[in-house]
Parts: sequence; structure tokens; C-alpha cells
Amino acid sequence: MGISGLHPVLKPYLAQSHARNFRGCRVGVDASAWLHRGAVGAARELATGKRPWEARGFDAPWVAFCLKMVAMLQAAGANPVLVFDGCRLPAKSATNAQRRQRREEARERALKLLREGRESEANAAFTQAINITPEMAHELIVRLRERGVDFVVAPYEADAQLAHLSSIPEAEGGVAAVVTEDSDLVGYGCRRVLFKMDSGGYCWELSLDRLFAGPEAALHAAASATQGSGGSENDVGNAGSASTSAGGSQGAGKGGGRGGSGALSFRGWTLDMLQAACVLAGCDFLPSLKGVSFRTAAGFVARRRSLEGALKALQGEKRFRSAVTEEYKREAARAPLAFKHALVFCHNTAGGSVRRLTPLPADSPAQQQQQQGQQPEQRGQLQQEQQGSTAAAAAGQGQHLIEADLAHLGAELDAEVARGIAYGYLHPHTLQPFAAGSGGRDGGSAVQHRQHDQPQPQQRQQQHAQQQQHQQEQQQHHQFRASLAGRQQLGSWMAAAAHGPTARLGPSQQHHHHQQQQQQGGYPDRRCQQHLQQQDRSHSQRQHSQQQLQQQQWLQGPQQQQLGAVNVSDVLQLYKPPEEQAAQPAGQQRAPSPSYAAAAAAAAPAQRNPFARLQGGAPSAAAGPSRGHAGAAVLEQQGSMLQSITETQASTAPVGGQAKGPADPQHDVQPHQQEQLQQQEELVPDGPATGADSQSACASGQGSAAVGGSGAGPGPAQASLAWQAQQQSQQQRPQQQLWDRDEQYGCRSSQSAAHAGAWSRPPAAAGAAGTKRKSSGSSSGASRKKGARQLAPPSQLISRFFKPAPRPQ
DNA sequence: CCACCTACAACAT
DNA sequence: TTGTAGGTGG
Ligand SMILES: [Mn+2]
Repeated sequence: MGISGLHPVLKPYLAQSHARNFRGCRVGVDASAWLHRGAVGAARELATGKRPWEARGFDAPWVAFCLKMVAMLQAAGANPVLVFDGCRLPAKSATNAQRRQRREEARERALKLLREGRESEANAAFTQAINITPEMAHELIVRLRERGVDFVVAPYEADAQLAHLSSIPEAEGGVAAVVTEDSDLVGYGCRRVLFKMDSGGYCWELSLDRLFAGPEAALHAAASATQGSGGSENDVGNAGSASTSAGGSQGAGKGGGRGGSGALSFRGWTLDMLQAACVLAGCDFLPSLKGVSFRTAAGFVARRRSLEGALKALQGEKRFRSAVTEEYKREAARAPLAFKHALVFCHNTAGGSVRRLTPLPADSPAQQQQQQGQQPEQRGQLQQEQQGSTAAAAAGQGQHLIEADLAHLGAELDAEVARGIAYGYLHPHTLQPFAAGSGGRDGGSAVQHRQHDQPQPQQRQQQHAQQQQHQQEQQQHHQFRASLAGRQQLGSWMAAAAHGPTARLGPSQQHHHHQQQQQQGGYPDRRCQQHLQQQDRSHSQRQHSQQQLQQQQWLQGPQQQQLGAVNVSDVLQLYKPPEEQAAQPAGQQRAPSPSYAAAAAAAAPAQRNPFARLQGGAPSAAAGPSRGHAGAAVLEQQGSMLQSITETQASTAPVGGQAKGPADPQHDVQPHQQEQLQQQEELVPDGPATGADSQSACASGQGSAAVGGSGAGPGPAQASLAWQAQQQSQQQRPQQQLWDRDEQYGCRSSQSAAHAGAWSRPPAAAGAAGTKRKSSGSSSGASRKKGARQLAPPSQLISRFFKPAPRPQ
């Protein structure tokens, strides 16, 4: 959903931009949006469970689309880092239930329309029934691994993970900007966001720093943008702060400050205030009061400069007085925690573990419990402000931050589990290993079936549909927690067996001993077990579908028996750089699966999944550079060195220190206005034909020509040649369906693509040729390899921060 | 002017 | 996973 009404407000601050402006930079990508876009072309097949592209050896359309976008970014010289959604978030269960219901209704409608022969209407309905599953994402992940494209699966929301990457320097695996469609990213505090990126690389850029500098700064920067800020690298952070003088009449009436161009002014705002406005405006975690959207929310926040103040001001207003209940105030006070303290995967702490986007304040009980055995972390100014604000907010209400407030943000995954999820080896919903041999093409995995098909009278169905979705949502969360308990118990057991009793005991939710858990069958606590039993009862009143029965079985899971069968060293050995395991071609080497993954093993015996594999495979040339243990060790050292260096720097560096992002793009600031658009000759050589302000205008006509067009130097032009060739060869073939064609997006089926090198030229070469941005990462990536494969590995793979489990001596 | 609602769109031809 | 359009009403 995002933040209601935020996008229109941001419009004056959006600058037209292009992927090329991030040459040599790591760029985070919200993968779900791309997967959705790519799945539209296969909506019907998804709903009916067909995979016609397999017969021709093609990737699924959503995979192909994402790879195409990746290639586009690489051709522009950027290093994409794809971020996937992970586990379901309890805080969003209501939203998820709604969405599921909508999808299922759409699917029914579509099938009915299809029977009536109304094709186009049916297709529209199928589109609305699309659901992106982890299996579908995994199909893409397999390809990304092959190509050395960086990715990470978030422990929960990709939004928060992207914000985390945005908050750390690129040299440590962070990103300079984030590609997304979701306005939530602003609320999470992403420094630089690229909205609406099209297949030509054009997009609209928002800089948080510039937003807080006020509208005049944006306009001024736009005016001076024509002189191209050349090779200087550090002018981004303070581009706006130079010019601030006229215009900003703060607090006109009740609508917050208005700047010169009729835009809302956020000058002097803090991230806290922005988040307060987001919460009041309505977000995924809390629906808004009737009649409040971002504009009015921002007005109240601007006057009182805090969430609490804004709430009081709302209460003072006649039309909101009755709506601001105590309950709403409580929930509104809690909602910002979801932005501030979301759980993210941090790849360079403790060999990869789950952390809070912003650390909890030091004095909270939850924090003290959580922080045992962990060291406080140096952070940037923004994060420190955030941390303080939570403490202040809690103190202001005479309350402490307790675990109950954080429960909605998900369980803290054990590091082992988190790593398995983050690197794409564990299914984030079931926590079972993926059946890697299939790459997700076992046919049934991506089918969007209804969970239960109970024949019901239509009215009743309508009546109970919502309730059913809610129940199913609850059930899934219970299953997840139960499974999580089993897994984390396993993780703790492994660590204990390997290293003795010093091992960490798992998440804060588990203040229980192993024995107790085992006696209770692996459930985290009594409450959970009770709920599960209730679920059992309510289930028995219904008919069980087969799938439900299966879920029931693994819910009561055989983890106990499995425990004894696991060989510790085998499992620990699984934590190796993924290249090593990804090496073997599918089906060539069939290793027996450990009982660790009994359920998955039964279904799919062939595994490249390190979580389901006992022996190392022989690296193959096709799979790219297989880095040996030595290489991995070197990387580890580099990683920790970088970490320690930047940690010492972080304490003294101002906020702008992280804004090391891109050196100022040539047209860093272009307000979203027609007149400004006309000035974009350099960026858009063809110029918008109509002067319309829509995205299609800047992407109009020969988008691909513009990529390598006049404005580009030799480096990028060369790099984009292959990209252009793809576009053209594809344009010359009008054919029916993607998977019916001889080529897929101008490239052979991806199995052979790695050999053929049909994909884009190594962008790293271009980046090395004309790197304006320092971006230390890309150099290592560029210099690394020649020969073996032509696909340029991105700078520093998060996946390559993959380290062995931490072993205390 | 602002918010709400409903319907529609996202691929690629 | 999400955003947008147009019409309506306070
Ligand atoms: Mn979101």
C-alpha cells in the first residue's frame, strides 16, 4: 500500500534521472515490483498452473524480465543488488489477508470469464490474481547466482532491508540508491530513491537530503544542473544547503509550510517527523483516521514537530476529536517502531545476522534482553537520532519499550536461519530448503492455487471469505513460528554441539530452555502451543485439503528425530561461498540429502542447496568464477577490515558521510514540472515529444537509442551496445508469446546464455573506463576476472560476505 | 482544496 | 509488490 497520499506531495521534489547516473555504483532493487511486472505476461499460466516456456528451455517470463532489467542496469554501468521479500510480517497480516482475498476473487472471476470466452476481460482478471511466491523469486535467484549478480532475501520486508543497505557505505556492501515503486522507502529513511524505472533506465529520483533542504533548494539545484557537476564526488550531500533564503513561509494556516512553487516544505524536518506524518497518513502498519492523508498529517506534524504533538493538535480539531481515541494514540505511538526498528539482515556482523534497522534504545528492557552477548554498533547520525527518538517517545509516555511492542515486527531469526534465508537457500515461509535442482521448475511450485476449495453457497462464501483469509493468515503465522522454533532449536543445538555452551540461545522470544521446548514438541511457548491446538480443533471441524494435511504434518514436525541424524560439521560446512555450491549443472551430481531437510528431500532429492547437500561439487566453468576457500578467506578479511575502518570513521562522520553515494548526477535535480522537462536535452537527447509530464514522455520513442545516445561518453556507449542489440533484435521479431519465440528477450535460453555470453557486456569494464564516482567496490569487481565468463560480477556480493558460522575459538 | 472510492494497470505486441 | 485516473462530496 505504501503511504497514502505521499507520492503527489513528493512530486515537486522528483528529478528526472537515469540508471546511467549511477555508473560504478551499487544500486538496490526492490525485486518484488519487477517480479510482478514480469509476471503480468504470464498471469494466465500462473493461475492455471501451466509452464509452456519450459518446453522450449526458457526461463519463466518473470525471471526473464528481471534479468533483462538487470542487464539494462549493468549496461548503464550500475551494479544491481536485488532485494527480495522474506518472512511474513505479523504487522501486515491484515493487509495480507485482504490482498489474498482480492486475488482469489480475481482468479475465480477470471476462470469464469474464460469459460464464457471473454478473453481480454479474463486476462485482466488474471493479472489481478497474480501472487509472487518465494518459489518464483527463487527461480530468479538461481539465475542471479549463476551470473554473479548480487542479491539478498530480507528476513522480513524488503523495504527495510533496502533502507538498511541505503544506510551503509557501498564499500561495506551498501547501495547508493534504491529502485522501487514503493513510497514506504521514504518512510524508512532511504537516502536516495529511484521511482518508476522503466526498461530504458529512466526514472525519477528523490533525495531525502534535498527534501529536508526545502523546495527552493530543489529548484535552485535544478536551475544550476545544466552546468553539469563533472568529476567532483562529494557535492551531493550539501547540494541543497547552499541556497536557502527566500520563500519558505512556515506554517501557513494549518497546512505545513508552503514553499515557493506551491510545494509542501520539509525544510528543517527530521526523519522522525517524516515518519510521524507517514504513520498519521496511513501506512501498512496502521490505517489512518478518516479524512487524514499525508497532506493534512504533514500539516499537523509541521506545527508541533512531533508525533505526540500532532496527535494533541488533531484532538484539538473539531472534526478529528472523536476519532482520536486512546487506542489510536497507543497504536500510533507504536507504529513508528516498525519503521525504525524493523528487522534486517546485516551481512557483516557476526558472519551475517539479523539486526534492527536502528538499534533499540539502550535503556529498554527489550534491548537489554536482546543485547546480551552483542556489542553496540557505531552508526550514522540519522540512525542515532532515530534511536534517541524512540527512547524519548517511550519516556514521554512514561512507558518502556517492551517486547510486546516489537512482536509485530517479527521474531528475531537465529543467525543460521537468517543466513539460509538471506542467501536464498531456505524458503522464508516454510523454512524448508528449496529444491534447488529444479530451480523452481518442478511445475507445481509456482502455481497459484487456492488453498482450499470447499464448495459453498455463494452468499455464504462472500460472507465468510474475509474471515477465512484472516484465519488462514493466522494459521500461517503459527506454522511459521512453530517451524522457526524447530529450526532455531536446531541452530542452537548445532552451535552447542560444536562449540560448547557458549552458543547464543536464539531470539529474545525464546526465554526458554531447550528441554522445555523439546518436551513441548518444539513450540516456542505454551501460548503458541495452545493456539496451535485451537487451530487443530477448528480445523477438524472443516474438511482438510491434502495440502492442509501436509502442513499439519510438518507443523508438528519431525524435527526431534531429525536432530540426532544431523552431522554438525556437515551443516557448518554448508556455509561456504555460494559459488562453490552453485557450480554443478542441474541433475549432474546428485548428492544425498541430509535428514536435516527430510520433507524437502522426499520431494526433491537433487540439491545444490547447501542446506540439503553433503558433499562439495566440482566447480564448472559455466557457473562462473568459483572462488576457493582461500579466496573466501581473503574476502572475509577485506570485509572485516573495511568494517573496522568505517566503524571508526562513522563516529566522526556527519550524515553526509553516508551520502557518499553517487557523485552528483549531471542532472541531479529536476523538479517534476513541464518547463523543467524542456531543459533536459542532455539527459534525453530526443526530448519529450509532447512535453507531457508523464513517464512515457521521457521514455518515448527510441528509449534504447537514448541509452547509448549522444550524451554518453565512450565507456557507457560501448557498454550499451549489447543492450541496444538486444532491443533491436527483439523489436524485429513480432511473435506471439515470449516463450514461443526463438529467443527470449534477444537472448538464448538462459542455460546456454552463460556460455554464449549473449547478455550484456561487462558493465564493470565501462565503469572502470570512466568512473567518476569512487565506489571502491567496483574496482575489485572489475579487476577480478577475465576469460572464464563475460558477465561482469558486481562489486561486492553480499552473498560473498557469506562466512562460516562464527566460532568462538 | 483535500480525501475517498472504484476501477484499472503493470508485459510486450 | 504496488501506483494511478476520474468522479464525488465535504
Ligand atoms: Mn512497502
